[in-house]
Amino acid sequence: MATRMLSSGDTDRTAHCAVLPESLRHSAAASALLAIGDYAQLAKGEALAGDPAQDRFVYILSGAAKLVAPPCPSDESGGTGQVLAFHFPGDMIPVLRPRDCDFRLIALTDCQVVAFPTDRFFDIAEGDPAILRWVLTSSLQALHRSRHRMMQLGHKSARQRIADFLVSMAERMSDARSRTCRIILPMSRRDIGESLGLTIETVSRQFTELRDAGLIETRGRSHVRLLDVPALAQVAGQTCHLGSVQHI
Amino acid sequence: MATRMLSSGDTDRTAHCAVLPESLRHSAAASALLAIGDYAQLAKGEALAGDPAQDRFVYILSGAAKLVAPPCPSDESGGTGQVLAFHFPGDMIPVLRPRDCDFRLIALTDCQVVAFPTDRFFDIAEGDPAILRWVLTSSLQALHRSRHRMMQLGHKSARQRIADFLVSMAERMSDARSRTCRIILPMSRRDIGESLGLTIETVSRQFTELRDAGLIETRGRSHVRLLDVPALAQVAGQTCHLGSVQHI
DNA sequence: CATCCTCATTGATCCCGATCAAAGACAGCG
DNA sequence: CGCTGTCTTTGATCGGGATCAATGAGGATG
Repeated sequence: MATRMLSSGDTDRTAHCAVLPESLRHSAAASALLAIGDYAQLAKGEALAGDPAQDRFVYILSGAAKLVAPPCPSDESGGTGQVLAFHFPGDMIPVLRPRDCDFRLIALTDCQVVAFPTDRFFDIAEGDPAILRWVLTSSLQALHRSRHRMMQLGHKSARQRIADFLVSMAERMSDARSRTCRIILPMSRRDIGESLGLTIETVSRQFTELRDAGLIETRGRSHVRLLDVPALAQVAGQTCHLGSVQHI
Repeated sequence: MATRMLSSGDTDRTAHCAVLPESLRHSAAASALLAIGDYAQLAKGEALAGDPAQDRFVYILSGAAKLVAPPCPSDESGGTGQVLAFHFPGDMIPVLRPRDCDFRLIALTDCQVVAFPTDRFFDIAEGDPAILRWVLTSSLQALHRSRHRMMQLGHKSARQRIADFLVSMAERMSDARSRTCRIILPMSRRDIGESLGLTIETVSRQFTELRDAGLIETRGRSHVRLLDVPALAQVAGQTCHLGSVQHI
């Protein structure tokens, strides 16, 4: 669980080239940003070291990661704590300093990230409103996803949560908008459970039941084929129970 | 549930004066912003009309409001749907256009709000980085609260959720950091339940049990006196708050 | 004041998902 | 290959909170 940081002067061009969306990469401010980023390569399971001195933005270049809240001291189920969000390449993630709130970013697969201290980021980004706007938009998207997740945790059944999880993963990972699609889950059942407020046993049972219902197929631990995305979305959205159609 | 909008040309000075934090109010951009805001007075229970044409930022001048997600079509328990957040004066709330996501802002008490179309807001705010920065900070705060709430909904008991709710309301509404404090809840038991993923019965039972435990006193429907804030925080699970200094 | 209506409290019962327990599946490695 | 540890699946039981049902408490209005 050690953390390896590459210096700002790292010359990995492939990383540098993908730091910002294409449209934002050609300004003086963008160049300045690329210079202050801390580039890091995280191995699967590694946590990004939270900088106690300051809040940061972390940009994901490649791989996948989870943002986790620390488990309560009492709880020792072996997990890493509540998973607040999963993140993929292109995501810009606000990570507060540990003092204010100890959320950690943990790699689900080997991945490359860039961390920007928010203060210096702002100082530079102020020279390029397009970048500020982009960051704000990213944050609003994150807020939107967070609220959507809250809605689920609030009053959705296990079945609904799993169905919605699968659909939203499909939306983020495969660009196909077809009726069926194949996804490879980079996270464990435990991660899924901790992000949805369910136990691994319940997650597993729901996968089984969705398979029995003909909505998904699974191969190995992480390959899932969604056989009927609209139907899954339906399950995620409405039905408060499974088969029974009671309250019209 | 109608909505009354005041024109941009409205001359209510008290409203204008409080639109932005003192420190941001003295720039050309700030003046321009004040001019494009749509000022509205909402009566208790009224919803802010979502503008189908564009996303907006809504700033609360006075009163209190809740941000709600629409209830699932099937569910008809009489509620307004999942409460995503409560908001108070000084909060800047991103509200997406109904087409993308039908979240509505509903007044808990009579309240005054100002709505800014995000596009025009950005165009103007780009001239004043301090304002952009302030909006971004607000959004990050909202994201942080949303994640904190998610953590609760994820795996906290009814007791813990209610205790945390009371403590966080105390933090936001009373500036006292004393052991005891008095708060007046502008929201109903139903609102509380819908924001915490609990039923009104459970909320009521938890209030009763906290009263029996000597942690709170209640008078009428909305007056609550917290008799031992630290103890309540303890009950809540003492996760992300100040006291604990663990990892170095 | 009496009436109406919404909101809040209390009680009884039920069910979904947590918990406890054990047996597979899969990967890494000698 | 067999061994080992982790992850996943399946089964059995239990409990917290939802649900159903009824009563009580405010708050408005005439």
